[in-house]
Amino acid sequence: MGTQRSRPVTLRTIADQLGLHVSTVSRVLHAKPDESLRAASTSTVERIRRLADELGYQPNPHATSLRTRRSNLVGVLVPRLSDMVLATIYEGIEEAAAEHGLSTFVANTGDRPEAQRTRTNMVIGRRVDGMIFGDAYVDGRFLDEVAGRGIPFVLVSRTAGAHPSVTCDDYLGGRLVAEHLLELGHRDVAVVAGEPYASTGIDRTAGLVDRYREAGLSVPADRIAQSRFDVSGGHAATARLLDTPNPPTAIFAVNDFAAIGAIGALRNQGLRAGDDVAVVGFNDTPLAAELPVPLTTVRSPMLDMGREGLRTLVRLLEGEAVESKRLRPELIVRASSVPSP
Amino acid sequence: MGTQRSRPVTLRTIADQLGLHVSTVSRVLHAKPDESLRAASTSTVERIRRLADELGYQPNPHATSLRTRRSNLVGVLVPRLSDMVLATIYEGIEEAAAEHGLSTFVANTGDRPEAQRTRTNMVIGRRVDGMIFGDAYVDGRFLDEVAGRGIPFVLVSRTAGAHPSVTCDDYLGGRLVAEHLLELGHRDVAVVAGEPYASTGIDRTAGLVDRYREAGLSVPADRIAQSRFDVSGGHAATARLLDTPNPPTAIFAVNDFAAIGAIGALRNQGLRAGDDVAVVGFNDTPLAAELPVPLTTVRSPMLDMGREGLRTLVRLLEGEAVESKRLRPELIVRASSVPSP
DNA sequence: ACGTTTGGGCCAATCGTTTGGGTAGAATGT
DNA sequence: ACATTCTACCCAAACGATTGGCCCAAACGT
Repeated sequence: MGTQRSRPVTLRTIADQLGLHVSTVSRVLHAKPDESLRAASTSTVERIRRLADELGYQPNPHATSLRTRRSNLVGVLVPRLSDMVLATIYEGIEEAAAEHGLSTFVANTGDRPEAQRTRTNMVIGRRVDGMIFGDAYVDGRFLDEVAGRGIPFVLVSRTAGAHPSVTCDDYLGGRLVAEHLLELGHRDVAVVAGEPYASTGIDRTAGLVDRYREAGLSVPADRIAQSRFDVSGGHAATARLLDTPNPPTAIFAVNDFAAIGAIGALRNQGLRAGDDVAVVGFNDTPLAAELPVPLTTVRSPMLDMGREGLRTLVRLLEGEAVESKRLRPELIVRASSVPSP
Repeated sequence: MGTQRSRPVTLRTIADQLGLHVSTVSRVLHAKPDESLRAASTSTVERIRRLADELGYQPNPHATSLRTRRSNLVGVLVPRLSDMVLATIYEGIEEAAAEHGLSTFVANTGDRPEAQRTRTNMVIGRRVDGMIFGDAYVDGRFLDEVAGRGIPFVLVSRTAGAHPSVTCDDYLGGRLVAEHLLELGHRDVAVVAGEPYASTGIDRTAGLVDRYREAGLSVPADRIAQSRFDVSGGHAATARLLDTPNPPTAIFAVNDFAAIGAIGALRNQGLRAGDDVAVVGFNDTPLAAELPVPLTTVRSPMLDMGREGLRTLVRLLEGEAVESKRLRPELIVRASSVPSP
């Protein structure tokens, strides 16, 4: 009941049934409360409203979009949704989008430039009103191009050039880690640094390195290993870092998953995280607290990042000037970060 | 270059520029190679094609959908995208969708019935051609309703009633775990069983219990704890299971994340997974192998499940009769499953 | 020589909404 | 009493693409 199975109900269905013109019905159903009053008499408004939801009328979005040139669609590009960090950010985006009456297309690009290109085109082909990129390359070249095509967009998670973004204050996060490790007496720290094109890894690393330098300690280049952001990436990078006569006493992985990979690599060397070597991650994913040795990490507001990213895009679409925002990270100390021997 | 920034290029742009009628252009650009030959002369076809991609023509999907009543959109509902399992399944869906020229809307429902309802309506309101549910309740009541509204859909991950689905053979998976644990001499096993409304947990548990029964061993009700599918759910359930004078010698968690939670709970009791208690998970997420004690688990073909789910939906949309499919699981033995003392 | 086919396109309706203009009649102002 | 202003609507033109017909001229068949 309610929703007829056979013929979709349109404005015309309602108009005909009530002996009115579709435009009248449209105005009543569409306009804000104040305006609908001037569109028809109170009783007509009432009749239209009643019939509309009796029939379960739902406006056809394709017709609306065609006419208004607004799709209420936003495209979202992420490296991988199976990365819990991005998935959580996306959840925030999607939540906020729903609140704004927007729907989202999301696509994985695997951080591959040609996929970014084809998926962006596909999404633009769908006539989205705007886009959110969670997979920005720090050089921002591709994004400049997109901007040149007049597509409004916002970045989340990673920054690039001067494009508006909503991120965690990754640099500060790195500094927090450095301070913590310095307090614990670690003078020899290594970094599983993530991909060289992602601002997240870059900034987190820079924060740590800078703070160490301020403390008079340098982190040499061979203590910094670039890595993928997933478990096996962290594993591989750590294995490389450990392939040296005197291993570091602490490892900072710029991502919890990479940290888990690091723990695996340590294990393979007969070392125990949180016992022989301090390990610190980033993001405070729900796993961190539950690992056999609970992981010290930096909590980043992933859900908020998504929500705020979407809101920023909405403001952008409304023509407002927007600016980038950095959300505050928080150090969460757990058992994996032990004092230096 | 290529894409004009100002006015969107439509069929009309091309037609006018070439002195042709839009219908001619439409036929040439739209039809399959064989048909386009009868639509215009070879040279005209050539001219149209050239101009089209010189101008970077992209058909307006809203116009097309409005006219054809086909949106090439599919809606996907999942409990949570931040669950790596569902995220990976979705990646499969999205990949396959792209190959078929389809786009997807995905929404989280958190397994909450009212969210399932509102999100389904929202998605249907977007005029999707079909849907994929990854969050089916085993009773299938809501899905019967959706079916009654004439929306074609396919389930992934979980089954429900007789609705077409693509799942892992969870029952078999449970049996494989049972066989493994029996071989290791475990006579007293507990199950972190997942939510009571999800066929995954139900079937995996049933597989194990049945196999144990066949071996002449029963798994009493107080050894089976319902749980959420995430880390903290597994933790809580395991804590309950351990709150007994004689703890089990093995724990089967129907999900790797729940297994990680179980490991955390064991740790809190001073027990070590893979040392004092055998722990087995399910899904073989990338983390499983990297844990300090690598996790024995059952590999489920998550990506394929998504891909096959989408393909099944496509067949359904083409009017073919489809049937449910169970993909084969594989036991992956690692260090966390030790013999019974 | 004349009817038929075919090649190559054009015409126009249609999908469902939105929106800038009417307009007829009633109410109001002076 | 007559001009003006509301009220409560209706009209029709878009938005872009698709598609069943239709049509003209050239080619073909016999």
